[in-house]
Amino acid sequence: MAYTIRDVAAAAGVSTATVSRALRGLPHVNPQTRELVRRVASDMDYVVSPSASRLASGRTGTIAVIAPFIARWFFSTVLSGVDSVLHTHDIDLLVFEVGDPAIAYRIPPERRLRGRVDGLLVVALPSEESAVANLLDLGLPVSLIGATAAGVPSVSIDDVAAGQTATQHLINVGHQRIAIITGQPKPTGFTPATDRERGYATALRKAGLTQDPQLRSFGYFTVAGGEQAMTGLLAHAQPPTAVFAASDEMAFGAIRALRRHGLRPGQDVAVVGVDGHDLSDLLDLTTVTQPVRDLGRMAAEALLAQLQLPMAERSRVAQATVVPTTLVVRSSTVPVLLAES
Amino acid sequence: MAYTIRDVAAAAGVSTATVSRALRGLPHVNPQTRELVRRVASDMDYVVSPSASRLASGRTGTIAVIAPFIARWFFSTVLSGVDSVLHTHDIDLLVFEVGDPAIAYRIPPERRLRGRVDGLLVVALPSEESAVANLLDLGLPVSLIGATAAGVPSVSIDDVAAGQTATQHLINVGHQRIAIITGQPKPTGFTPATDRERGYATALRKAGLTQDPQLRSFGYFTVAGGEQAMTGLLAHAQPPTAVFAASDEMAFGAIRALRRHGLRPGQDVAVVGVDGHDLSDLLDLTTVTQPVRDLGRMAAEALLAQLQLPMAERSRVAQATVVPTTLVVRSSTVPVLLAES
DNA sequence: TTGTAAGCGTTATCAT
DNA sequence: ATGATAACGCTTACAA
Repeated sequence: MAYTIRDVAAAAGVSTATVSRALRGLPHVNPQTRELVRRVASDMDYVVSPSASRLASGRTGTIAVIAPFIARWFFSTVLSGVDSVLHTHDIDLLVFEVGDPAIAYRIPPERRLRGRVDGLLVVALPSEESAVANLLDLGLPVSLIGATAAGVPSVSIDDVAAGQTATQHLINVGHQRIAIITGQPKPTGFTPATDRERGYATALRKAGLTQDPQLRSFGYFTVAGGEQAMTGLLAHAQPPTAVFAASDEMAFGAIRALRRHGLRPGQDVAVVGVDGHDLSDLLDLTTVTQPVRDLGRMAAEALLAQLQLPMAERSRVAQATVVPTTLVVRSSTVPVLLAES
Repeated sequence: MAYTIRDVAAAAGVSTATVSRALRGLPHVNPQTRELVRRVASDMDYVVSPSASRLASGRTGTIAVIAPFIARWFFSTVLSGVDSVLHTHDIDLLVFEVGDPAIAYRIPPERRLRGRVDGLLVVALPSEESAVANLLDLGLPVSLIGATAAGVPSVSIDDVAAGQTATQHLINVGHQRIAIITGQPKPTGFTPATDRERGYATALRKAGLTQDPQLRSFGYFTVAGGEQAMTGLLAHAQPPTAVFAASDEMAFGAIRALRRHGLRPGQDVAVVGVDGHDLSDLLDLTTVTQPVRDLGRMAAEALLAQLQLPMAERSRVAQATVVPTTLVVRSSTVPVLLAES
C-alpha cells in the first residue's frame, strides 16, 4: 500500500493539515516546515490520492475534449495543441469521440461528465444540435474550437473570410466558372461549412459572377466525398474550370478525381482548399491555412484562465477569439494564361 | 447541489447500501427493489460521484493512452480505435502525448499516473527506454500497441515480415538496387524500425542481392524526413531504382522528392511503404497495410479483460498478439518491364 | 434480501 | 503558523 498523508504527517511530526498546506504551496506555512514536509514526502515517494483530493475539494483537475472525430488531421492536431498546454498545468485530458454529427451521434450525456471534469473543450460541433446545446448549459466552463456560438467563448478563424479569400484567389487567377465542394446539402448548424460557402458566394457576387447551383456539390468533409463530388462536377455539360473545396481533405479527393480523369490540377482545373493540412504541401494544393494547433492551445489556455478564476468572477462576457489565416499558393492554382501556355 | 446517494435512499425508502447495489447491478437485490431504486434515481437525475466512488472502491474506471504523438495518422487512428471500445464500457480515456523518444521526452512519471488510472496503453514507444520500462513496472496492467517487449502483452504486426514483404515485392517486379528509408541511424529500442529493416535485409539476402550501405538513409518517420532521405539517395552516383520506406509518411516524402526531381514514382523509381495510411491510396502508394484502428481496439479489449479479472487471476503469461498485414499494390510500384515500355 | 457503519484519503473550517 | 476534526459521497464487510 502506498503512503497516505497521515504517514507523511507522522514522519514529519506535523498534522495532516500542515502537510496538505505545505505540499500545495498554500500560504501560512513556515518556510522551514514546508521544506521539511516536502523533503519527507519526497523521500517517502508520497503522492496525493487524486480521488480523495477531488472528493474533498470538489475540483477534478481534468478537462474533457469533445470532438466528432479523433483520427482526422484537424481534430488530432487540435488535440495535440490542447494537450501541450494542459500538460504543463498538470491537468488531465479526457477524450470523447462523438462521431459524425450528420449521422448517429454519441454526445456524452451530462451523466457522463458531471463530477468528472472541471471544463469542456468542444471541437467543431454544431452548437445548434440539442445535444451540444445541452453540453453548453451544463454549468461547466466551455470553450468552442473551430466553431462559434452566441454567448460561448470560442477560438476559430473567420470562415466567411476564408471562403472569400479562397474564391477570390481563383477569380484573380482568371477563373469564372467556379464550383464549390461543401459538406452537406442541408445546413447542419455546423457554422464553418455554411460560413465558408457564404464567403464563396460573396466573392462571386462582388466579381459580378453568377452562382450556378449546378456547381454546388457535397464532399462531407472527407477525401472520398471530395472525390465523388468532383467526379460529379466533371460530368456536367459545362464543367467548372476551378473548384473551391471547403476543406483540404475534400480538395485532396477532388485532386484525385481530376487525376483519374486525366486532368491536371492547376493546369486543367484549379483547386483550392481550406486548412493547411500537413499534406497539402505534398499535394501541391493551394489552401487557406489556419493555425490549427494554436486553436487548440489558445482555447485550452482560455479555459484554464476561466478555471483559475474564483467561481464568482467568471466573466459572463464570452470572448470569441478569431485567429488570422494565410493563403498559401501552390501549383494547384496557376494563372489561366500560364496554364494555357 | 446535486443529489447524493442518501437522497436517493431516502426517496426510495431503502438504505444507501441497497441503492449502491441496485444501481451497480450487483446480485442479491430484489428485482422489485432494484426497479424501484432505478426509477427513483433516474427521476431525481442522480449520478454517482466518480470521486467518491473511486475513493471508496479503489478503482478509477480510467485508462491512459501514452503515445509519442497525437497528431500523426498512426497514433490518432490507434487512439480512435481505443476510444471506440472504452466508450462502450464507460471507461474514461486519458491521453498523454510524450513527444519524440529520440528527442526530449515527457513520459509521465509514476506520480502522474498512480491512483489515476487502472491501466495503461503504451503506443509505439521503445520499451528499452528506462522511462518506458518504469511505466511497465508500475504494477498496473499494460498493453503495448505497435511495439513488443518480453513479458508484456502487446498487439502489433510482424514488422520483420512487413519489411520482407515490401522488399520482396520490389524484387518481384524486377528491382535489384533497392534502398531503404528507415527511422534513425542508430537503433533506438523502437522495435518496428529495426524489425522492418531486418525484413528488408532478409529479403535482399534471400534474393541473392547484396546490401549496399550507401542505400541506407533516414527519414525519422516524417514526411519531411522521407523527402530529405530520398533526395540524398538520388544524389548518389548510382541511385537506387526502388525504395522501401519503413512508413507511409516517409514514403510520401520520398514521392515528393522524386516529383521535385522530375522523376515519376513507379515509372522511374519504385516506392513502397508500410502502414496503409488514409492517403496512401490518394498518392497511389504501394504499401503493406496494417489494421491500425484494430490494433487500438484489440489492445483496449485485452486490457479491459485484464482489468475485469480478479487481481489474483491476472495472467502472468503475456500475450503478444500479432495481426496480419496486406500488401496493397498501387502504381508506385509497376513492373520494370511495363515501366520501361 | 436488506441495513448498519466503518472506512477510503483528502480538504477546509475553526480553534488555538 | 499549526492542529483537530468534520465533511466529501460512496463501497463493502458484517450483521440482521
